[in-house]
Amino acid sequence: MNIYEIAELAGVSIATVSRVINDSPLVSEKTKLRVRRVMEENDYTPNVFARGLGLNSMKTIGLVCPDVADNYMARAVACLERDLREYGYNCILYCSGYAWEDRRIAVRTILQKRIDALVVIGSSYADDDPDAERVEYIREAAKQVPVFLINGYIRGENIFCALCSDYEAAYSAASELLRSGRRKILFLSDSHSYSANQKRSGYEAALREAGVPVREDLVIYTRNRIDSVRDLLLEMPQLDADAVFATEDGLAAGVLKYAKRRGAAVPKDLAIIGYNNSELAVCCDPELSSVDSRVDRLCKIVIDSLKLRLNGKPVNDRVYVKGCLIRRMTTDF
Amino acid sequence: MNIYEIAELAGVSIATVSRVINDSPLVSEKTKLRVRRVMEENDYTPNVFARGLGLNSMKTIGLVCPDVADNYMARAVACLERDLREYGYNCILYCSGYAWEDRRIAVRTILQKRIDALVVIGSSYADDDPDAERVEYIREAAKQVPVFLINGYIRGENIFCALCSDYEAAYSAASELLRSGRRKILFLSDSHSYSANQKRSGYEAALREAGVPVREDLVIYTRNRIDSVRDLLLEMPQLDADAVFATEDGLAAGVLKYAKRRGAAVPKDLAIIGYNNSELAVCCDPELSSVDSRVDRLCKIVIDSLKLRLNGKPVNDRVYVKGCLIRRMTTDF
DNA sequence: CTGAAAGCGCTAACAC
DNA sequence: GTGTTAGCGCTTTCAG
Repeated sequence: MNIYEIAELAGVSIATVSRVINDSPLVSEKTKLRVRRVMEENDYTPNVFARGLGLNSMKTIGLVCPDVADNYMARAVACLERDLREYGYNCILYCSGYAWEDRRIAVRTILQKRIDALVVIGSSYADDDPDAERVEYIREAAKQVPVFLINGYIRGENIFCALCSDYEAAYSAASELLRSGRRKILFLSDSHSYSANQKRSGYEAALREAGVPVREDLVIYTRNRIDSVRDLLLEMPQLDADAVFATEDGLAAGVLKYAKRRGAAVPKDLAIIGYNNSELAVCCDPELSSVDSRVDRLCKIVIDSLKLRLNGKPVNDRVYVKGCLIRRMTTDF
Repeated sequence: MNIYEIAELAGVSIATVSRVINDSPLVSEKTKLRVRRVMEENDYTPNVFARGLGLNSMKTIGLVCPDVADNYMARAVACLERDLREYGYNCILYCSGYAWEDRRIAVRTILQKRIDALVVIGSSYADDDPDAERVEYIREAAKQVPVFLINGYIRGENIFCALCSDYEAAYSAASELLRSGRRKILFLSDSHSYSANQKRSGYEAALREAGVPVREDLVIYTRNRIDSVRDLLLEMPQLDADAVFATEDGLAAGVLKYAKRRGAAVPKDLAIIGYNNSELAVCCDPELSSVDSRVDRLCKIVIDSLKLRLNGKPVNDRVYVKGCLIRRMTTDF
């Protein structure tokens, strides 16, 4: 069933049917109704390919993230997909993995689908330096479609970023620990992404400001798996820390397991703050204090910017959202 | 940059360029190379819309699930997307939510995108009765494209199902609890989906077989949120149970919180088994015994079937995979 | 308000 | 091997 048959049945030309499909005001209500009835009776759906060819858009947005199985990204994808759909767009999802080259391939590949915009989720696509050469592929992409980053900052024409102020959040988290008298705060992370680096800087700034030395042996990078973290810490000859700031809840959960094995009381002997305020945080026992990184808020901002941008309106190229420390039992001073 | 310009620059006809794009063997290696070079130099990408129009396929698969933020579905989506991409297909994602009508809309809407196949994730799309009238919308969809269900069973032409034998898994989980001497096993669930009902049947069968009465007051349905579960149980005048079989890890985690509040020892006073073997299970303290529902395996099966089906080969319309109880601390008898 | 007709960029049957 | 040409189903001028 195509537009010709509908035109035939409705006794009008295909141009009119097309106008009805696109709800053009140039058609009389009467014929509109008639055509619509015919369309429904035959439950006709315009061919999106032909439509895409004509309009050069299939009303789809590309969503790229390293891994949807990760709770943070899953939440972002869920939120973006819902809102975009309400706005009339469908989403093509591409999980690139974390490897550098794969991310580049991801962006290049998804662009071939002629998406109307690209949303890139997760700071691992960005670089510490917003002008870095290695994120040129994002700027390339932005030459074709507007690009939106969730929690990353890349400077460039047609690139729009919504990010959580991880630096400040980490700064206050560390400060909180310092205020409670902790002096040996372990920084635990699983990546060197833009965001992770921001957190580290915030952490170090807090220490420095408090006149506490930043110790190399209190900075650890490891895989974000609960048992890996636990085992890694257990294997260390001695971990000389009285608090931990972890850049992911999973890492913090691992620390909790470690503390339990060691017989260390939490938070008395070891205070812990995680990041993302995920379901893991409330699953932990004792429940984990965690920084809420406001994914939903970031997504809303991106959606709003995207709507504006797609209507040719100007948009801020960067919006910051304050992260927010959720106090639970692991910092129950 | 389109096929005409490339043809022009390469000094061949558009037919030849098209053949090169599709790697037809009817082109001499020499011209192939020449054309390819021109394409690269101008980094030309064939217009997928035009291609779709001609071939009536854009090489995309529709992925529908209630909510990607749920770990089970996120894992499924991640797995499916990766493998499908390797096979040359991209994915359109649609998160329908759990409402009945919304699921129907989801399927109808995504079909309009002229996907090559539809994968439906989660048993909430199915019904206890594989021939039920209410899942007619799936059969309707199957008239247009092959439909694959992850963990649901609907009978119908062009519908293919991969499912975890939740009945058996629940049966053995409950049996395990009975074997350890428990007689008052709480069944805790968050839904009446096909899969949840299977679990309940398995649970009841185990009790019946052991001559243990199935008590109405030991079957509870509630929201899958850790604190909701905890609070619900705490508010009950008295919960007369010595074990819990939960259909989701999140529910089981809530029970754990409840036990802790009540001062009940786990597993001594209360043994617990969760479901899905998610990250939550190892995050719990004590770590949660949980049934592994084999999402990855189910996805692999669907992928394999899909490949066969898309090549016109025959495929089993239903494949079962054994769920598998992972014993951890909450059943450490 | 409506219709005729020229694309949109590609595929594939057919001719050479 | 390669080129010509007729679609694929829609949008959009341009006429009326």
